[in-house]
Amino acid sequence: MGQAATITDVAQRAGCGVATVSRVLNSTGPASEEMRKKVFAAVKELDFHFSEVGRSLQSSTTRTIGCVVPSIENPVYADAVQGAQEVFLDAGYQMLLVCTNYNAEMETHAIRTLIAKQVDGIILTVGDVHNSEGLNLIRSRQIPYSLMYNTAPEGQISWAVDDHAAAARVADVFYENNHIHTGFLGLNFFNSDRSRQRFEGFSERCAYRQMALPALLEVHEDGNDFTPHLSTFLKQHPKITGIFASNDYGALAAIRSAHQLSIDVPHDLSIIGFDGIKVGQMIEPTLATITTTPRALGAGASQTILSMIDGTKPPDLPRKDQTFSFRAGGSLMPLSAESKDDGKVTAFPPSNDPTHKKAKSKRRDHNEI
Amino acid sequence: MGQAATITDVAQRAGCGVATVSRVLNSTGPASEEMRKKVFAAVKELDFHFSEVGRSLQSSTTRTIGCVVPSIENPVYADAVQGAQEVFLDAGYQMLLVCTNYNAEMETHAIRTLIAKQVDGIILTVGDVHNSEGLNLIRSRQIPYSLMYNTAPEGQISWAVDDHAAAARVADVFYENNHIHTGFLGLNFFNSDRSRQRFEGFSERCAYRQMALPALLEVHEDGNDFTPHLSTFLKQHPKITGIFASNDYGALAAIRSAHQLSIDVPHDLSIIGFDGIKVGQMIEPTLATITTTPRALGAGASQTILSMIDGTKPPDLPRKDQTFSFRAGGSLMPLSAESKDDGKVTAFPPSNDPTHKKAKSKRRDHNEI
DNA sequence: AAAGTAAGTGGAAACGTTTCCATTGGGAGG
DNA sequence: CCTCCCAATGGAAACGTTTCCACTTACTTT
Repeated sequence: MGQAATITDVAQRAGCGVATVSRVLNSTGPASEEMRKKVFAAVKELDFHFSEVGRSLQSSTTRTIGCVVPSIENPVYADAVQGAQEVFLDAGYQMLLVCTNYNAEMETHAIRTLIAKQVDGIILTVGDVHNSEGLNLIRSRQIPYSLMYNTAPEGQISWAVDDHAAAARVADVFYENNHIHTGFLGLNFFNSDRSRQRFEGFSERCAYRQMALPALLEVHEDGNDFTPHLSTFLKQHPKITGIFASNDYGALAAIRSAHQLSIDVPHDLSIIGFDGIKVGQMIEPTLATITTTPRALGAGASQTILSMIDGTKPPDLPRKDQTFSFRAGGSLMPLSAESKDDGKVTAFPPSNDPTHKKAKSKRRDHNEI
Repeated sequence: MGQAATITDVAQRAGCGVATVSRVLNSTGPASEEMRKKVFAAVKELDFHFSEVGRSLQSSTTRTIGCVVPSIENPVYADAVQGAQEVFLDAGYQMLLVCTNYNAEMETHAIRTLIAKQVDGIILTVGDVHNSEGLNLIRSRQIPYSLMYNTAPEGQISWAVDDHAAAARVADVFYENNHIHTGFLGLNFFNSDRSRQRFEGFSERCAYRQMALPALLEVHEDGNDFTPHLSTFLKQHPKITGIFASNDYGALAAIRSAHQLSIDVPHDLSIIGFDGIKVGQMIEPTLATITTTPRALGAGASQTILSMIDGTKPPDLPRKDQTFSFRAGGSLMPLSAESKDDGKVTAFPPSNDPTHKKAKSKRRDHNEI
């Protein structure tokens, strides 16, 4: 009752050698029916369970996978992690999770520990895929790994959204809806890599479409007072009728700020987001956005790992243009075609919606406890 | 280069016994300066790292903690998990994560595996705290554990929001704002436990305040067509001026549905949510809600585990009324005091706010200063 | 009848550590 | 000069498995 029973205890109780117990329990090798019964009885009596540690030492396999992501507060990663976890669990693997908080040092340390723990594989999103100490460690050790959400350097595989193509798609959408003058709202997240890819893809396609080059509005995540930035930005670029935000939170913030500036979305300004978070469809107006499938990416990365481990054929990466899709929403409104030419449709001062004023003032006079 | 170097390799290379290597590397026991140098040199040359598996076997400790939650797609859990993970990482522990998808069978299986892996402790949120096979397993094995988000049965500790008290607080807020006739929107999440607690707490306090008893609107999460339900509900209970949703997503959905029914929030209907998710503040109107501190709960649970492991004094649980707080927001509007008596302020069908109807395109003119 | 086969079984090595214990050598105290 | 002690060191056991190998036994085949 004190310590957990070991295979030796079982053997003793069943009156046989440990080898026999192992064979019986793992169904490997022969055993008489009589012996099998005795062993199973002993197992039940002692409530025996294998020690995975002992097993791991002997088999030099841990049935554990490491997972390194920046943060699961971001639902994109959370979903990916969960998708991955399910696949692993199904295959009988457990998942060791580390969130690095976008910190390179932590990333390296985490990977080092994971290696020491002898994980059988690692799925990860690194900060800088071209310069990651941890990634080098993994590669030099020849541990199966798969990247997620990193644009893959040649020779490496990564389950990621094609940010470049997706952003180009947004440009197309704007074009189709006659928005010629656009802005890009770059959340200067720690993770500037993805954001930049999106800006590039967007700009290039704008150029290709002979639209105006998008104006760039860079913001830092911490800033709650985003409204003045937007105000200034829109004054500097009065022709802008559409804004592409580098992620949905940015889009939401933009909508809210616009609201505060009495700029109506989508009538005065159309907004498109990126990621397709759940709440985008629960608000008014609904958010037009690029939807992605984080779960699928996580699951794909897991399957890749698993197939590397057991030597089977890895799943094909999705075609680049299948890693995302555009979802229409109330935050995007088509402009009339003729507006395309003068690029200027609206009269200012903007709609002075009484609702919002009222709400605001009311809100003020019931300062909460 | 083939296999990873072991301590024996190091010993051989350094020309000493394994015991010496172990002593040097762990700074346990004496060693001559000369020997130390040789050992460190060998370590560097071979790029030696301890195998945690070997260590675990010998020390019967894995420096790994199990974490079992229903799902990290719910940001509440995601935050808690991340908070926990940080504490563990700081203490040199890794975290094995399992999401059970609210599935009891999976829960049991996960816990069983975790035990087999010999984790040093487990933090978990179970489906039914009074009838959890996994929990029994843990207790019978005397493994350190801490619950999260489960209301703790006597004798067990749980880091959880006091749903009952928080919901009562919502009733108070409604009362203070002269909302007497209220409804409760119960997301019949899989997890009905928490939802029910909230309904109870809310109802009881309503009774205590001599408000009308809240009408219950139960919905299933999958339903996207929530609007008709809300419509029917409001027609059945025309006096209702405020709705308490059992979580923020429900509140968001309610706001949206109200919108579609041309019911203005907050003028015609006030809404209060629960959880305090980030987006609640990014939308218009901002969401009045009960905010909680998932990270802190996760971190607390971790610290409890750690102190159980090393025998130090565990951190005190927060006072029940400190596990949440009310956050004001635009979705809640005070009613004038006199309305308290007749309990009905707004005409139904509700005001037909032109804002939402208007197709007019008032446009801004950016040339203005 | 001798030889071969196959099933059933247990002993022991190996996996990579830590740690107990024994051995060595040198310096200090008598 | 002899003891005693202590620092430095290595051998070996132990942790819980799996698996190779060898050993019975009881059959079948020549």
